[in-house]
Amino acid sequence: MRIGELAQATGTKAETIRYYERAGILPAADRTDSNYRDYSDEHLATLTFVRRARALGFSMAQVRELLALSDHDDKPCENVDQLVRQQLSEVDSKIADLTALREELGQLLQSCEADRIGDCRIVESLSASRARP
Amino acid sequence: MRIGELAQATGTKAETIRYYERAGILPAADRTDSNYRDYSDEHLATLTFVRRARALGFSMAQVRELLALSDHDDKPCENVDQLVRQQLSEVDSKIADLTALREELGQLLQSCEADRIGDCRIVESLSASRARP
DNA sequence: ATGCACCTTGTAGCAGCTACAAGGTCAAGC
DNA sequence: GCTTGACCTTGTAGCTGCTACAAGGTGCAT
Repeated sequence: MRIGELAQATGTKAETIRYYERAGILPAADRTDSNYRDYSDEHLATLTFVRRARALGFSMAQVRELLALSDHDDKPCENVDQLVRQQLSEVDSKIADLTALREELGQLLQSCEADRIGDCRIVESLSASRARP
Repeated sequence: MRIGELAQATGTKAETIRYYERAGILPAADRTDSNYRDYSDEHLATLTFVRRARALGFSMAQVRELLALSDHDDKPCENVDQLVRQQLSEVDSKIADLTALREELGQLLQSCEADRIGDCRIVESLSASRARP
């Protein structure tokens, strides 16, 4: 299949697929006589894997690790497990950060009952007196 | 005060402060005879404001807007209010995304009870069969 | 043969910094 | 007076994960 077809099948832009190849995430495809990339079903499967992992928040480096790990069927899967745990804990701490943020923003909103910016507590509570350019 | 002092006072790297100046976020400072930047208390206040807004997840563009708004004391503060509301809803949707992610990752983890990667459901559920390079 | 959709490469851009390199300045210590 | 070391200056390039060109080649229908 050509790059456009693969792109459509996986919901990825063709440019992103080429980028993955350059980045060593997706193995290079065969070429047709006219130098077009010619992808196999294996490529489709790998790209699906990559996109799903990326959507789950794994970094490119982590995806590379996952790919490398999944190429060794006979190794213990502790490592995969550990990567997932690590990702889970990163997601958890992001959620915690954002929840704290949410709280602060909510309080900011409540603090504004004024009409004019001069009296606005939001600006005030971001910082008392500011430099004017 | 010199850039290092301002950096320490606000928990910002000197390089970041120079970047803010280039980016038009922080007004340029006066210069000493020896061409060192010389910051005022107003700069300190502005930078504090900027860092706090950034920490609350506002983008550089939003910070620019907030700064511009807070320079017009007599305008209605609806706009500030609206920016905060917008940011709040972005944070909310990020939390929702991450929570869904958390759920999926949790299920991934549960699905792995195998010893070998070949039998590991995690790899399997990321994608059935993959291309080998 | 002409149009149009697709493909190729290469390069540059986005956010928001961070990290150099190569050099200038200033205060303290000897 | 001179050196050391911490600071400062500018400029440029790098990071992540794409995305967006530009300039040209290819494939297929009309």
